[in-house]
Amino acid sequence: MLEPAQFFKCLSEELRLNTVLLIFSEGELCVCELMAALDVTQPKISRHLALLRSNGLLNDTRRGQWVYYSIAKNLPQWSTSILDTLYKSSSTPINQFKQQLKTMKNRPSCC
Amino acid sequence: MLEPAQFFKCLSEELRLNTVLLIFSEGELCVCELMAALDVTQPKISRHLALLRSNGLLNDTRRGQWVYYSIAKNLPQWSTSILDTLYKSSSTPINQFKQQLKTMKNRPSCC
DNA sequence: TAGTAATATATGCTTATCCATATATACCCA
DNA sequence: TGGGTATATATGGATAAGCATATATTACTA
Repeated sequence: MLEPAQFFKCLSEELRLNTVLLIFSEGELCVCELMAALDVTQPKISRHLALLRSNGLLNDTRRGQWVYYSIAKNLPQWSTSILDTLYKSSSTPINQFKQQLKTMKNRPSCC
Repeated sequence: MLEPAQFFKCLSEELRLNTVLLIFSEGELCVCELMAALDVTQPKISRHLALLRSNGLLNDTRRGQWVYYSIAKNLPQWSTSILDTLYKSSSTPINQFKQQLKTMKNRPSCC
């Protein structure tokens, strides 16, 4: 079970916060999309994704070459409510990252 | 201005989370009340209160011998909304601490 | 009234632990 | 094999805890 303090620790790092909000907004993203949208190296985002996964915030699915991450289904209500509040508050540069994602070349527009 | 990631970092430590929620619920508490309610040593709570104050989550006021802490007035709306969500969710042992506070001897029931 | 003790709170300092990053390497699948 | 992703290791920096001590205010007492 996800504890509030643990949840906050996951979101206390800017890259992780932006990652979670971006996935919250887009539904599902693979590692290379996150790299492009957030402009970070692969090992760096991978580490943070692993942490978010092991803490139960994210799910991962492999489809062929790509691993897709999405918000975990069984998150407690208070936590999704917090993500929603934050997303709607426009207090993060989330839209900038969504823009950046749109300009990505060779996006694996699979499925 | 309080950034979301910074706010989450403040709440990522259990004692700090409980401290903020307890003050959020009670309105105003002095250091010795927090020590009694949360069962921690004085330097420990003092350190965390200093951090919460310096990050703009809490205000402090001295009244005689006692220093009272309260939620900062000018917090952004999203942050108080998050505290409210969490408080109402019963996902923290906050009521236990409120009980403990009630049993405190020689509570400085000033004013 | 001065001086001292007691209470409430904050802060240096030290140590140990945790965490993020970078680099290199390994794994997996088309 | 090559592209996409994960992980091992080392390192530097942040952070928390404990202890001792400093500061501030009130209470006591002679």
